[in-house]
Amino acid sequence: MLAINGQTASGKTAMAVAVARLLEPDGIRAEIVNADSMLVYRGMDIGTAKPTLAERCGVPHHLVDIMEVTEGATVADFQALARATIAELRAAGVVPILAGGSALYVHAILDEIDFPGTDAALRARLEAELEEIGPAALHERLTALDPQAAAGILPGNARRTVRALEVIELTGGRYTSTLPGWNYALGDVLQFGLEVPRDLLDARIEARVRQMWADGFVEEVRELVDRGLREGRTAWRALGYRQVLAFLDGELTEAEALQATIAGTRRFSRKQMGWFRRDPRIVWLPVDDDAAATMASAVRGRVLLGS
RNA sequence: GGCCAGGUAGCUCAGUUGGUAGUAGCGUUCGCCUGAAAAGUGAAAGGUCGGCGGUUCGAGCCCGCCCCUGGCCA
Repeated sequence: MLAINGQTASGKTAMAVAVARLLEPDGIRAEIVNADSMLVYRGMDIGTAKPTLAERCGVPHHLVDIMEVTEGATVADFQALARATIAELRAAGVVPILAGGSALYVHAILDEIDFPGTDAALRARLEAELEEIGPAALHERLTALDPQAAAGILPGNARRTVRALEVIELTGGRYTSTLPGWNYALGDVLQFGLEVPRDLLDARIEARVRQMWADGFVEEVRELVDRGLREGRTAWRALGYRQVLAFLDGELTEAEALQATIAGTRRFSRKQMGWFRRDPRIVWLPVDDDAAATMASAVRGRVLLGS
């Protein structure tokens, strides 16, 4: 399979479609598996830069529009869904193209990561306790139960502390507070990264956010509020959506919300880059016409070798 | 040309009675990250305080001249 990684606004989506189309004449079918945490929500279109049907050029996209904004996608769910989809495609002789910028999702799909279970009631209880006694006290409890795990989590990080306590209570065992390394769980993976110079990327981010506003982003958020956007756990925190909600609540002016979205997206792109840069298996390509051709021929090579 | 207000970190600014500058915000860089990840969290770097001279044991703070910016009046 082919994995295309890169920062937001780097052109992953268009690139994935281009590669699939280049493979078509050779009789190689390729379909896209989304690895972008926010593209899964129905109705979140403008603000997530979700590819339109026209932009998809007839290439099927999987794991897009599979949830309501009131639901919450999680890494573990996504890992299972994506792996099942990839297996199905492969069984049908289709080359999956994993495209997306959610680094943890990509990591969880491609590599060996096992997620211990979860329990809604237990978690609710821990979160209530967090409200009551604060993160530091909770972290102290974790230190008593599992010093090693606690050492890997900073006291101010309430979220990770709660999760660690949840896993410990649930499994009776320990919690691993470090992320596993780069070990493919799936065979036959080709990973490419799209490289875009920083100032160009920044300019593209700004242009894209402004275009979102011009395309009716604020209206989209208003409609999603009616569909329960605020009730969800994850969707409303998406970049841009959160800022528009702040505008609708009167906490920001519309201009401030737009600026905050641009700045936040820039920050996010840096964060993504930090993550992908650490993955030594990614082959970096500048974004141009040759990139799609390079990836397509890499796929052909694998296919011809029969692997 | 005259008057007023300013020139301090990449940007916006703090800086109390003169004692070799700020836990500042944003930005930048770097790190952590296992069921919220477009999320969460930690750290670091960065300033010849517009220039020159003076007063002083000591000046971002006081004095003089000059340069620059904005505003008002001519």
